[in-house]
Amino acid sequence: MQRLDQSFFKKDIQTVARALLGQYLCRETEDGLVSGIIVETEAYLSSGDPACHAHRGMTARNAKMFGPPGHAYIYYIYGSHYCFNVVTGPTGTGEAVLIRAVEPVDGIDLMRHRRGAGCKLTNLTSGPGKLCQAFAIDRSFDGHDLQMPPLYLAMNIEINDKMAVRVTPRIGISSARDMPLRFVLVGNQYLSRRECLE
DNA sequence: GTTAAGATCTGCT
DNA sequence: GCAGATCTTAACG
Repeated sequence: MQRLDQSFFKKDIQTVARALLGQYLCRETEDGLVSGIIVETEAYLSSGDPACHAHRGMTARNAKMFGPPGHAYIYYIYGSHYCFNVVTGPTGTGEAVLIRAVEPVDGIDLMRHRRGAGCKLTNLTSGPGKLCQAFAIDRSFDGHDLQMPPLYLAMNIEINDKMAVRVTPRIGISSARDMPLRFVLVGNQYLSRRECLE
């Protein structure tokens, strides 16, 4: 499988957030391979975006957001969940794309094992905290190069150019609620929430 | 040293 | 649909 290289992530963040839809996220462990198709992303801008962790400058937590593009930025939230971001823009920019949901492809039994046995297919990876649990992603991957196993992004050669994408406001934030920076595959059943209809 | 808020999820009503 | 869990981070004194 062809992995996404660094040039993919150097582009404008909204272009990257849009282009990540339909691509593969892969995770290799001793127990086997887990993979999924990205169906929902959100962009967090380096400037003019008070909801972005980098808005008030670099800190110990968000330092990886200022690192090289194509690397991971992972943080812990609400006492129980990890969130997985892909750093974009040239080194030092301070912006990232949050991966909010994927559609399970490989290793579904393994996902169920991690998320809880009777877990419904549509509930395995339909949210940022859920997909991190299903993919066994934690802070040890903060700053990880996403071209390298055991966690990497790969090109979907069967991707459809006519794939229907919708842009909506972001979810779960209290500032900059009206900025349309969330990208979803229209009608996909693995989104974290049903897309907003007008 | 202390405190308040958070890019969420689950379970209960 | 809504409240509670739970703990790290950052800001403030």
